[in-house]
Amino acid sequence: MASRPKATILDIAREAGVSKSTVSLVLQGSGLIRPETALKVRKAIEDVGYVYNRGAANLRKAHSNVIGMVINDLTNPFFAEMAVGMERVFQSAGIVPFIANTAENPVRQEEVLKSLMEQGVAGLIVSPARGTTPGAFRRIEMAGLPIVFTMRRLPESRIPVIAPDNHRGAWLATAHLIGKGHRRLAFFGGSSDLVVYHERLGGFREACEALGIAKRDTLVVEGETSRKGGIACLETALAMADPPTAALCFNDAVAFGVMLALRKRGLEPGADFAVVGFDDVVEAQHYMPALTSVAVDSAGLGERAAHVMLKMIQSRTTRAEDHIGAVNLVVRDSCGPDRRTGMGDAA
Amino acid sequence: MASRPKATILDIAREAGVSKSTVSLVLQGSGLIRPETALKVRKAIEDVGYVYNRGAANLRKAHSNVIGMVINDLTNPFFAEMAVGMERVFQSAGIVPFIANTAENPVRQEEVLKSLMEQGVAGLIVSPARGTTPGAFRRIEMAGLPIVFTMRRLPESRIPVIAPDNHRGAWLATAHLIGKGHRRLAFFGGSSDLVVYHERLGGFREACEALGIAKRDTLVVEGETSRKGGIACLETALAMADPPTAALCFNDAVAFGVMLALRKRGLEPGADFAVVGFDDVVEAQHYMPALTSVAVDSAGLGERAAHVMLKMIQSRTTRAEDHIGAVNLVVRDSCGPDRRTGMGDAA
DNA sequence: GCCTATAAATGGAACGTTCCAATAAATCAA
DNA sequence: TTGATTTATTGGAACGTTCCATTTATAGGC
Repeated sequence: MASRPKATILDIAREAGVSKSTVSLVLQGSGLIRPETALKVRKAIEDVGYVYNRGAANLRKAHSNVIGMVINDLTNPFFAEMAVGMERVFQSAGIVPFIANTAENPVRQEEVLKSLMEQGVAGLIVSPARGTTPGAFRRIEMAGLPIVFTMRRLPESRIPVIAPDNHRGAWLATAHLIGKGHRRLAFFGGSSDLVVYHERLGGFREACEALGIAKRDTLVVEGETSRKGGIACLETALAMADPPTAALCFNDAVAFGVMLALRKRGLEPGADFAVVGFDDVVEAQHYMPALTSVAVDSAGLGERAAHVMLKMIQSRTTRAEDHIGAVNLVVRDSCGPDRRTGMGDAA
Repeated sequence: MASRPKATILDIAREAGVSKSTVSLVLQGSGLIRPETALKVRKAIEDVGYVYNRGAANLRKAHSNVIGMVINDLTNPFFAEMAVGMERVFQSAGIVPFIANTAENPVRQEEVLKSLMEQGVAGLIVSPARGTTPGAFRRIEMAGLPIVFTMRRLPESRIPVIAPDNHRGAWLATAHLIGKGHRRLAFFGGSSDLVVYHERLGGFREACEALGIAKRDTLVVEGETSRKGGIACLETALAMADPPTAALCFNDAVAFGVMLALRKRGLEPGADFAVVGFDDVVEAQHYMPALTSVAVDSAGLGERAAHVMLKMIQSRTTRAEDHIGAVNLVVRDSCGPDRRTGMGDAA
């Protein structure tokens, strides 16, 4: 069990009675080697417990089979779903995604990106941490490494983005609320340093305007994009003079928080206050009441990102089109009509 | 933007007017270099957009700063929580964890492990996929690479394990149910190819026996360790002649499924049927009703695993003690007294 | 039998680092 | 001044692969 100096292709060559070049060819599955020789070599590989040194190999041929996926919040189930989609397509292409978490910390993100690059990844799929500085990806672009953003975009960057149609999603959700008769609407959670925030808030505002809700009947409360943030948002809103009767939440986590806080006050989500989420994570349909949410097809987005990355690698380019994924509102039980106006659609 | 051939330490050396050795020394933060020289070098590094090639470096010094974390189910929030704990301790040690998902697929696991090893990781923290063959880690052990298992252990392996006290956790939960007056108990979810399953089921059985529940009043339903599995388990159980009134679930996901299925049948979890989960993921406290569950301190387990790994790496050993983490039952609202016997504790 | 064409296997240089041994420059003791 | 010591810097070999240019073995054509 003493860890002997690990075997190299030379050891295998000696063991199998061939040259190192032959071993190398076998490892690459070259057809130039006589089958019996290949067999002999493979046996030797097995016998000595050889492990391929990709670092050494990359020194020559410079094309690794790993890509890095850098995400800002591993505990958000949304990203797990997306990762699963990605993995599906990468697996069939023989490439392995390594996932690294930045926990929404730009400094950590810097470290993680550095490490990934040093490791010689073939490409990077990144959901940038909040507060990422504009120059954070300059090194990567300079190195000509393929990179795509998912979900979030940076203010003035030309890196391709794979993201859902946030504007339209928010528009749909808001229109739904208004259709239910609500006249005092809130937008809960998120913060203005995120481009996504402006997209979703923009959709909310435009829908309000287009459907005749005055700006002063509209309330925007920033907050953490978590359950905790949602709780805080609701407290703030209900403390106001003329509180809203419905809210579009920045994401499902916020929506869950809002529902929790409603319950705590003895209010019934859906009946006493309408709430709609964003992302439609799997939990949404299992909540009580089931959460109406904007479905963004996370797995599909992941697949898309993977495909774009694959294409970039193959065509050795660093450019790609943005991809804005279709969204749709899935209506469940968390948005009843406004009780006061009583003028909503039939539930 | 054309990706010029990437810079090496020789380019930097030329740029800064020093030798490659000097550059190497600067990169390693050696104190042997005159500060002004070091500064000059660092400037050159910045100017040419250099990225360190760790593969080449490892060729000589063979100690990378990355460890691989291989998990069987990325979508289980439990692992995300654990990963966060790990990251905390690794970060301060300057090592970067890369996470790879096997989606409970032994073949995928094989690929992922292979890739990680080839990449030259310093160690591996693995939660093995279901159905992992006994020999799956032979290569890794042969290579003398530090490896620890988390959560799951393999039948006849001497690889150190970091896991919660499953037996005791199940015992506590079962005793709680019995204390509430339940006399017909079920164990839901999981499958017998998992060692953890036997540990938890063992705790359940022993508690039943010790506290006077006859084996024939006991029901065991295997099933997927997911919400879906939980739903199926409940259906099966309620279809029986003399159904149970309470269930210990293999994990929280199963418990959520059971609660869902109860609701769907018009039964109220807690009041009409008691359910307790295992793991105590964050969702547990937010469910309706809040789920009573066995807390395993996932983040703490992650930290522990990371510490053990660090120690193994430093002492260049491949041996370590198992660590069985303390558990405790957190009682919430999902287990009322048995209505029929009416002999439980006061709720 | 010889020459050529094809198939199979090989040696050596190169890839980007580290580190040892060696050199060059600066400082000190006498 | 000279030799010894310390401080900075450097060249070169080594790490484990790939791949090109060769060599060697095998087969085919006449």
